[in-house]
Amino acid sequence: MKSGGRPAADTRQRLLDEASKAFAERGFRDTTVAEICRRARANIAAVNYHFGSKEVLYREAWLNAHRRMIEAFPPDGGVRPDAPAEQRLRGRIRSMLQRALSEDGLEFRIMNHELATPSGILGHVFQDTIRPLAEAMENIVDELLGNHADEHNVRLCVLCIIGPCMQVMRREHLHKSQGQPPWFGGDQLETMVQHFTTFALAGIRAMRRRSEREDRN
Amino acid sequence: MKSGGRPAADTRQRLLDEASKAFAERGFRDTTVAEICRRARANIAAVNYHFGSKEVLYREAWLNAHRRMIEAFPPDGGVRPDAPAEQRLRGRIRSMLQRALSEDGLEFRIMNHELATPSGILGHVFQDTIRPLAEAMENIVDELLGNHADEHNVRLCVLCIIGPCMQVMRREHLHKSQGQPPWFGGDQLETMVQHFTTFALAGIRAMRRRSEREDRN
DNA sequence: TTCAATTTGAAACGGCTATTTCAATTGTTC
DNA sequence: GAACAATTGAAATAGCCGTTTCAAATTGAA
Repeated sequence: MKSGGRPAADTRQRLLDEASKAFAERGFRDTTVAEICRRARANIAAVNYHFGSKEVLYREAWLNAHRRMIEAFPPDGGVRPDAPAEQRLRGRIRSMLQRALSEDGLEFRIMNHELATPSGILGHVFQDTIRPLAEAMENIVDELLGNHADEHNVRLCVLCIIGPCMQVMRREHLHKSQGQPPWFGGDQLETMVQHFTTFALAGIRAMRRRSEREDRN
Repeated sequence: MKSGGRPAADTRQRLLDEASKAFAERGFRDTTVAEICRRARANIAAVNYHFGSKEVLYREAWLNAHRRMIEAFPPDGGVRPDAPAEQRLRGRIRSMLQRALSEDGLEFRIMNHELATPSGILGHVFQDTIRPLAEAMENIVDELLGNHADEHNVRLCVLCIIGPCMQVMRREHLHKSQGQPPWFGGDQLETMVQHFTTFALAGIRAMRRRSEREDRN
């Protein structure tokens, strides 16, 4: 018998895992507590017993997925901080794509829902976890632009780097939720990393040339 | 008195407009019929009387927003079909940004929700309205790549062009739904068009050079 | 004015869902 | 093994929401 008694860490973890998947597929509101419990083979009351509310479970599920992804794919992509900026950019792009495409990309897919339909529940959590990553990217771009670009320019370049990665993730999410085979297999990861990095570096260099040309006038 | 009698085209249109706004803010499921009716100063039964169901209203609301945007900002950005590919790309980017940022960007914001949480309701509508726009973009990129790039290459480049535009829209959406001032004012449209176009063209040229270099080997 | 069709208003219905309640069960401790 | 706390199971509760119903109001035509 697996029911009853003390070892509830088991049930709790199953709830977390199944909640992550369900929230990634359907978002916060479209996911029912009943379905999570059914998939985790737990009773309907388990969520409120172990987490207190659906909202807390939502937060914990995202943190769980996020921490797991960060651990499996460090944000710097394994590139050391003293490497050239080009290499660090490539590492960051690889890390993003890995986290977005690996197995189920739970972290990114939950974030995708949250950005489209802000429940407000993850606002503070994002502030603590996502913001630093965005700032690291801004620093790399700032360096590649020659450390004298204005804030808007840097932000627009970062948009041009992150945007495509997010778009790929959304494409995958759409295909999955329609039962179609994935658009890009995991074996094409390096192709995509190479493409996005080349594309981004060329764009940034063009922007740098343009601003330097303007500075001379 | 504005109530009762024939001139229901009035109520119907008010429902459409308010539904577009509400669906853009909160998506299909998080928007209640009651709220739409309240904002449109109509009775709770008005939606089912005029449209039959919430789903039909959803479809009609998006088509309404889409048609309005296409009319106000033609997809080619006012650039003629015989213009150089660079100009046509700039036109398409401008059109996307205009539609994403203008007044409330209803069309894009509804689409954003639908991509994150596919209700399936708009699937066929997207097939008819969005697909042709994506294909037009692919043709331009194919031309810029020298008409001999493989399909994957073209698609990845298109991702690198559309991705940033979508990302800007999502940023705006997030800021609006949090009551914050917009990230980029409408007066900075041309700055963004210029930035994204320069970035994209540089990226595409880099990809073209790379594939030509590979062809020689 | 009268009549029929259209539109609106108010209330009720039925289904779904998060949460609560409480008894039953299991593991731990003494 | 007895007492206690932790956990689970099943049912009930309370609230929300899309839809339906039907009477009342309004309009245009006869």
